[in-house]
Amino acid sequence: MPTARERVRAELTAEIAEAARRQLAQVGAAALSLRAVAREVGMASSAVYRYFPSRDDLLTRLIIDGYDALGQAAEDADDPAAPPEERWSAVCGAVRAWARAHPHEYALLYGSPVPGYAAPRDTVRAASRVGVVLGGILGDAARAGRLHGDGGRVPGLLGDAAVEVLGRDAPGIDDAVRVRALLAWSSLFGTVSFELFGHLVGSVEDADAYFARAVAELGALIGLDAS
Amino acid sequence: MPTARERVRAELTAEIAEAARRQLAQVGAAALSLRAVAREVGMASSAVYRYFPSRDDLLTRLIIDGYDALGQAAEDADDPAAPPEERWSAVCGAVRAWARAHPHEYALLYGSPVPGYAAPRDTVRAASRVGVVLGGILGDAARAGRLHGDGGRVPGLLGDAAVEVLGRDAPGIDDAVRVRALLAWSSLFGTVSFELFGHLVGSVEDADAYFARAVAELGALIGLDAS
DNA sequence: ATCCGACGAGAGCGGTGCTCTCGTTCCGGG
DNA sequence: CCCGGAACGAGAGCACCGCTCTCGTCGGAT
Repeated sequence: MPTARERVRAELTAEIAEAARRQLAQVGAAALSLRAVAREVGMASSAVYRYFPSRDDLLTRLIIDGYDALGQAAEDADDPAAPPEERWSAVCGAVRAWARAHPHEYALLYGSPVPGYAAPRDTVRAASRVGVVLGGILGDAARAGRLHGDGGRVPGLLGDAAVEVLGRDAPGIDDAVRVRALLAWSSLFGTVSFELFGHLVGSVEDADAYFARAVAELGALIGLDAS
Repeated sequence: MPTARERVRAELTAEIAEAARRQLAQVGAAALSLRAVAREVGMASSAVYRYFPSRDDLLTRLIIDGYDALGQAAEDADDPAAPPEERWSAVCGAVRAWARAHPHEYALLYGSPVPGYAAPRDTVRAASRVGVVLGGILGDAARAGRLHGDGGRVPGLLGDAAVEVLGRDAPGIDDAVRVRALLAWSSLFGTVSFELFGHLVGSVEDADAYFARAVAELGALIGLDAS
């Protein structure tokens, strides 16, 4: 039973965040100005501080929302009925498409950390959503016996988060597979970042074809050969 | 024959750049203040504009210097007499070590682009230095017949820059190898960025061991099996 | 009805990038 | 030699920024 005051406060908070997201999409995180956001919503700049204690907190909200939107895109692109290698490439394609559609948000998520190397703990849960999708694909593939690659214990290399996200309840997934999955994940974001940040300008002519090949190679790296 | 005026100008320009680099290493690119740099070198802020037309130009200088330093580190780590897979892992390790030693500079190079998506053309030549090292390793490996992987034409996928940098004068290197090399390069920087930007916190316990495995997997991806 | 807390607005502080002006200083050509 | 123009450094100033403080106001719970 939220009181009327709490409800209007939540609405205003969301409105501020949405205006900030619009400005982020236009000018980027570095140029995001709290005063400009306040102007857009028709408030005094000082009034915004009633809802977000600082500019960094506003950015944190945008980061969490961004992770959620990207995770949602990945989940929507994943069809559990499809073969594993198709699910892998579909999720990769969705991540790349989302990044290209929201370059500034992607840069905020995976580019240089803005607020002085202090990633709030709230963000990590939202950030792992894409990893959960990937873990589900790996788990299903392992259960279906379509995951290549030999096992091998790698004690002390991975942390609890990786085990939990990447195939927690998946028999047939061992540490070696998790390491390769983590590597494929990093590589996917390295490839998307390189394309988005302009490091492939001049080197890659057909970005779509290059990305398709990259996804295929990375899929093979995990063990998802196109059988 | 540089005149005395030109010489003192070059010295002052270098001094400003060095002070900026010091500040960059401390507070990061986002918080790099031209006025603070001016204070450090004992000048009025307006005087700095005689040497750098804008803050972005100062950052561009730092970017080029950073690419050069990273390229130098990669070149120093490459021993042409060593086996290809050792050269590959040595260069990867040097890149990671440089990134960990200069996190803010690395973020400036490979993080979110700061000056509104406009990468000056001067930076691309400096940026390709690491790629040249990698291309040399691949070329030598191909000439020695130690490069696995089948060929395959991939017309229209790669651009001239990739062909030039990645094994221009190397017989035995075809487009398929170049694509895999480009992918391995992107993946290497994705891995380093994930580690540096905190995306592996909680997922990877032993960062050194994880990176070693990643390098080995990526080496195999290129075709540099540890024979 | 009253009181207290949430709220919005405004002024203000120190900082920023950048521009303009003004006096000085140095270097090269007559 | 000297003198004019170009390079230079400093200062003031503009618009904007994040953030804080204060001060009326208004609404909801007691």
